[in-house]
Amino acid sequence: MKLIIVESPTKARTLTRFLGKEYRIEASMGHVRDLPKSSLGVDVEHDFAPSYIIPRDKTKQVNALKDAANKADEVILATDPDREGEAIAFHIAEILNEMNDKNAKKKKKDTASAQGTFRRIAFHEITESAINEALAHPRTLDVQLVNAQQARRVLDRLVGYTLSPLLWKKLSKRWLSAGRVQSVAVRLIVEREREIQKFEAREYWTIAGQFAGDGKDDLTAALVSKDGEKYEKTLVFELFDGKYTTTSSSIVDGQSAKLIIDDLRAPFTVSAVDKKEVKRNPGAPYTTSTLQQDAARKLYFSSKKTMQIAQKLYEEGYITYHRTDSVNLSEKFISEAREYVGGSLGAHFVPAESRRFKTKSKVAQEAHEAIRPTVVGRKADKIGVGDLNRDHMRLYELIWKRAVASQMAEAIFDSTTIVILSGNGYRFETSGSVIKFEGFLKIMGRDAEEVVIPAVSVGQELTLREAIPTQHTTSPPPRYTEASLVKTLEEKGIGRPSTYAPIMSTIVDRQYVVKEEKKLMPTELGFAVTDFLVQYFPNVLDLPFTAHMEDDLDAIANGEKKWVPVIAEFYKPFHESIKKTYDIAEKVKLAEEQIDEKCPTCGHDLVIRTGKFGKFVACTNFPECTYTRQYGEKANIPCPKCGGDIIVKKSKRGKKFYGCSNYPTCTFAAWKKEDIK
DNA sequence: CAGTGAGCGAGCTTCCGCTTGACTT
Repeated sequence: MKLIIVESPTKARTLTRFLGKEYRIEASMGHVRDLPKSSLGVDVEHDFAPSYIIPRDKTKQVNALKDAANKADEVILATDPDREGEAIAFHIAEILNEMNDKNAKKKKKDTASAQGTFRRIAFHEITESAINEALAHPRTLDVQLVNAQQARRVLDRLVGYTLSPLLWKKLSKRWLSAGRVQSVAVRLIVEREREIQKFEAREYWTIAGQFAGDGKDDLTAALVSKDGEKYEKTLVFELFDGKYTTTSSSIVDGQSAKLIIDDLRAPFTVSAVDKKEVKRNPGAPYTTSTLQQDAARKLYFSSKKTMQIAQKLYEEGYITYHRTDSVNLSEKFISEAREYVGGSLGAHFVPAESRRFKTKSKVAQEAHEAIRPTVVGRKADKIGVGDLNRDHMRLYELIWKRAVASQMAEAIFDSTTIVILSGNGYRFETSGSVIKFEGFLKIMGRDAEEVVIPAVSVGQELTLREAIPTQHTTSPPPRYTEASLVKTLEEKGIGRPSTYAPIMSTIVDRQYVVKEEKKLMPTELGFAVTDFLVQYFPNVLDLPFTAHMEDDLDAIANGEKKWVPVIAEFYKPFHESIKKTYDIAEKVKLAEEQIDEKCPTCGHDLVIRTGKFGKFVACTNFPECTYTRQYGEKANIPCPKCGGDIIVKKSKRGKKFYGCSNYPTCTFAAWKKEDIK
């Protein structure tokens, strides 16, 4: 029997279907060894030697792997074909080698039978042919790639486990955290909020002309210029994460708009009618990031919800793997999609050449395919069975449409732009577009209404019925949402598909950020921690930090650099900064929210402070007075036990509940308002 | 369901990335 080890049990099941009885497939369930949680686990004095342990929750799975390996004649490591996958394979090999050494000792054999005989295979799609091809061409473990992963792991540990304690000390809160990914995520939100705070909204005006031709059709056109000078102004702002552009105009107030309107002189002549064909191509099939963005935009799902639903769809065999940064589609799917589209809609909906998409992201690791339906012909209405509900169906529908549409013909529009000139040099423009061929929009649906404009001809004279001024104000850059933050993180190469959703939970749990109406806003704590870290560790908090790290990891993977010097080069100055910061940095005091109330025990002022579990009411006379009280929205109901206020609270798992403000003196609590009696 | 901050200085917290159940109400 030959043992094949993959990462996910779903993949194992699929492989079992393809392969004969001589193969047994087991899943590792991701990484099987890691640095210990309770200590640094990196020997900074001795070449950053990491000490790995098998985490408690992985022992069961590791024992299953050991057991299977003992019974196998051969072990084939078939984890994902990327940096993390190579490392998983390496650690499994180490664990099994140790086992074999022990077995050999026990049996007093001088050779360990399966020692070092692990074969490594990698495949990018789970098809019978791809797997057979991979099995026919096994390789050995890529130690350089493993070292690149080790460098990544060690760097993240060093950064996270030395910055966090510094925060505990300097901000007097022993539950804070910092890291290469989360701290930059918070910084993005903080920098954006500052941009919004300092943004000065300005008034500007636009003018629309309503024209009548000889027919009864009215034509509305926007005033764009006078004697070639444009009114519209594009404002460009340099933000932390790139450029932001917004619109304004040189018409700054109502008075100016009125002067322009009074100055408009007939005749108003159609000076140009430009018709052209505009083509639109379908977008690439989903990656984790784009799926989260679209599910947020169209279905109002959080990143977490999207991933939970996708996980289920994946486990039930409806979609391919949902944690991916690849936009590749298997050849099989492409040809099936073309056949499906041709058969159901007609040959003209199939492009002459099949579409291939390129992954933009430089850091993409391409271990998986894009997210797509496993069966082209299975539309969303065919999956609503068993545990699957409407949300599963809606997400599946998004995935199905996007993947199938990606292999369809382009949509063609007839676009028309009409130019109208006044007798004294004012230029109005309007444009419309009419769909000529739906192409992929047949499946995706149209996101914008067609704008049909009346037929007019060059030289035709129009009457200006009315000129309508409209007031606007310039808009600040928008706050981040989960979706737009994921988008930016992905663009900057920060974080991975498996971590986008957890990042959101972390920065909210740490109370660096609050989510209001889908918008992410920094808390006082978020501002304070970010300012502190930016002041003392500007390079770690900078966007290019991860990009530089990735370059180094690539160099390690292809043998140009060794991992220890790469880490040493970072760690030396970093460690110096840490030491220096312990010495020189002042303690950071957070602004406290005042409430107009005296302490019932000592009479000093009460304030609102932030603790591990959120805001709480505390006495300014601390530590002499240790009075605390729950902070929370009052439910306006007296406590049935003690008559105190009932307050809306959140449990550790984030669920709302009602508790007595006199806790712990009074322990009354209830889940529902109706239960308070 | 359920605690919070200081400083003493025992015994903990904290990172990112790969995977699912195992938990609770």
